[in-house]
Amino acid sequence: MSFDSLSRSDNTTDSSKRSRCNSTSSNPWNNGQSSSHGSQKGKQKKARQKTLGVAWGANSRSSFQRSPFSDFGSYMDVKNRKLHNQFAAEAAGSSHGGSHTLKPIFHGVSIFVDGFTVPSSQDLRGYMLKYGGRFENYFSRRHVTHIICSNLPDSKVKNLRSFSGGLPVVKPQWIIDSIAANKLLSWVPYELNQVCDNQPKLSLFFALKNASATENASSYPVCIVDDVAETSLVCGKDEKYIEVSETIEQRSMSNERFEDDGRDGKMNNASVHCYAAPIESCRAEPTFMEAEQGTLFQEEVQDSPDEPCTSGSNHLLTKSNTGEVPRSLFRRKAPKGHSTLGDPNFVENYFRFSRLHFIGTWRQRYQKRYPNTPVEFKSTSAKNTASDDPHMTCIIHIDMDCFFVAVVIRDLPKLQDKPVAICHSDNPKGTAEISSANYPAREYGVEAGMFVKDAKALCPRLTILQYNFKAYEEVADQFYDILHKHCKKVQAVSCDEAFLDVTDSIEYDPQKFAKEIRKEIYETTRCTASVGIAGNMLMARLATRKAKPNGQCYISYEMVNNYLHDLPIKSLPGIGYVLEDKLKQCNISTCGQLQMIPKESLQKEFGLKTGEMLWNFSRGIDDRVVGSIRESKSIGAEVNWGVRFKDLKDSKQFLSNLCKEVSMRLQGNGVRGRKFTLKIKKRRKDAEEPAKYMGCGDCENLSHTMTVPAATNDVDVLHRIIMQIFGSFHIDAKEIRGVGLQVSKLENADASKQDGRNILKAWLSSASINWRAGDINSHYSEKTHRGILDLHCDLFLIIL
DNA sequence: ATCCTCCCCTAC
DNA sequence: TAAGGTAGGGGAGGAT
Ligand SMILES: Nc1ccn([C@H]2C[C@H](O)[C@@H](COP(=O)(O)OP(=O)(O)OP(=O)(O)O)O2)c(=O)n1
Ligand SMILES: [Mg+2]
Ligand SMILES: [Mg+2]
Repeated sequence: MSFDSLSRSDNTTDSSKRSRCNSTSSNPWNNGQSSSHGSQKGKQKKARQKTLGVAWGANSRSSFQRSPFSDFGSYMDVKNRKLHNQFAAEAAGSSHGGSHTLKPIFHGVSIFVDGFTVPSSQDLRGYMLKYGGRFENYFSRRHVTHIICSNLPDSKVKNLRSFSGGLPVVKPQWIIDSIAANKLLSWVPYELNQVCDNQPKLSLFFALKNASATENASSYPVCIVDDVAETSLVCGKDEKYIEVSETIEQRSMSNERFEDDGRDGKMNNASVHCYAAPIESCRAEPTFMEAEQGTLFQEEVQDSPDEPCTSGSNHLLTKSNTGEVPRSLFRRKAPKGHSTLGDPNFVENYFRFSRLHFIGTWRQRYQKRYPNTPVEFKSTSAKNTASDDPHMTCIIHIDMDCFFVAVVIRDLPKLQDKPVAICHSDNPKGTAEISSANYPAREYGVEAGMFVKDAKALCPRLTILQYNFKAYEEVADQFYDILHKHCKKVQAVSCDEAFLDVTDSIEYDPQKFAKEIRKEIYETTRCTASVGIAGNMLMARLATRKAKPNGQCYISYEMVNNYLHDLPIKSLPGIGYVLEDKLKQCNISTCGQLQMIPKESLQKEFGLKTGEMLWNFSRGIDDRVVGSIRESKSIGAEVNWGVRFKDLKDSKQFLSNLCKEVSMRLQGNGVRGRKFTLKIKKRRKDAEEPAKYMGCGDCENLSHTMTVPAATNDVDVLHRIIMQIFGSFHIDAKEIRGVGLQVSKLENADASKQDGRNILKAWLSSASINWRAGDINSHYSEKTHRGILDLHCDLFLIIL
């Protein structure tokens, strides 16, 4: 993501020098790469991508490496250090001729280490030699007796099996355990295909942590079961409800709006507390503080960060935890700049204030409020009876109007008709971003994403208000409570936006239905919502745009073409700045023009799926079905603001914090992952100072991935893996402007606890030879096996 | 053909 | 000063 190229205003961007946009001034996007927007886009595009592809192809080879020497000296937790010291002492002892005290337990054993192992290949070598075994640097069936391996990418596992020719592939714990027992243990329980559950027991993470305990790498937050905040539906009975109908685009589209007049401007007190969301077990997702509500920016907000509830690992426990060190104090102590350099708690603090983090993580919180949404209706489309006929389908899209502003402005009637925006800063020269602008402000051209200085330039009288994440959360909860109350098929899009499939209640007039829902939302939240109604999700969404603000709009089947003909292509969901620009260069700017292009041409130019999407959407065709949110495929965290490191140590420290964050999110969601991606934003050579204060500026986006065969959500393992990947970047820490960490190939943690062995066994046997398939379970009862595995878990933790 | 990695693009 | 996150879809190109 190259944020700087996103700037819609006309002031210079970080990359404006490198890439000049030859198209209209409205689209300065250049995707942060070299000038790809030249007039001969076709060839140039291909050339560019090819170049990048080759470059990355080369780099990507490092995504899995032979286990390097463990050079992570800086990362060593207490237990780790203890073990290392222990071995170091032994080694010292042996070199002084005490070797006779060590039993040659590995006599006759010759290992070959394949891939990234814990402990490292070098350490294993040391252990083997010390205890009478052999260590082979190269695989040879004649010499090697055991292959040692803890993590291998999928493809490698298959490979390994084919060339191992029946040699045991064993986890390194076998060696550690044997040393601990001072005798050669059977390797059978340590076979790679049995050791699926090499994670620390979940219970380890639930050990109660004192709220005042200082944070350290080996203590984990507790998941407190908090009482659920009731989302009381407060109805403002005195609110008036007026509806005005108007005709849009001929008869079959109607647009209705509400208007509300006087409301008592009851000020919420600006008390600071955690927003409480339903919590069932472990919530790792961040919480948000309530910013000074109802105050203009000028009044100091600096003290609010004292409030205790944060996303950090040390705050999950309690809502009354009074942070020992008031954050505001902290901040005044580090006035040097708001970067990773000044603040050891940067990640945590940053996320607390990030609006994008709030909307980005909202979905996870929603999923906890509405778990397992009616399981069925995802696939009902197949057996739908009435809704088989696309003409009959009726979709409602509903979206709150200028959500962030509307919520905060509820209690400020005087500002109702004045231009207002939500932003962290009111500095007329500042580069803080506008989060949301109300409709009066939009008249001046103020938009979300704009720098506040540009907004102020467009509208000097613009009033800036602070975020109130807690209130956003509450209103979103009320919003969805209402939707779910009235409709079974709800698909959440974001905290202020959803699709409803009302096909099955078609006997009920959708317009009336929408009106009632909007009314209830308004009476409950004192915020307005707009609704679009149409035969599919695409058209419903487009209808909502038409309906805003505070209105509703129905686009009948017959009206679709009429409506689309002159619609700018940018209005289609899925067409952003890049696609708009590319199409513009083909002289296509409306859906009508887009319809002229044959599907094959579009697919050739933009790819199979994208081409088809363009073709379909330009005609108002959309096959998607309203469905519940599926369980997420990936979980990650990234920070691309304020990231400045002076040396490698800084960057590793930061990375470590990010690992904690991601590990917590995985655990909070009850999943483990097998695929780990580290993303780094590297300042581009010759890049200027970022246009945005503390921004990442013009960067190269780098990413490397490692896939391992056993899923994990443990912070230590994650850290180890991430450090491994980080090493493969060979990057100067001073050049880093952003860091992101993503985990995918997720598995349910509970399931893998109970059935993981079977799952992995199935996976392995499906992918490989069945050697020894017979004895896997015959030797060990379920309980014994469990015990052994648990032992492994503990050892694994310690070894790390 | 199908998978995988490394991106880019999009939406909120 | 300021808090440019998150997740899914998908394309290019290489490996198998
Ligand atoms: N670039 C953006 C886009 C959105 N948001 C936040 C603030 C918005 O209030 C909220 C909902 O996004 P919408 O696109 O629904 O925008 P609004 O609700 O503000 O306005 P509209 O009336 O157009 O829906 O997400 C943000 O912080 N930054
Ligand atoms: Mg909205
Ligand atoms: Mg929205």
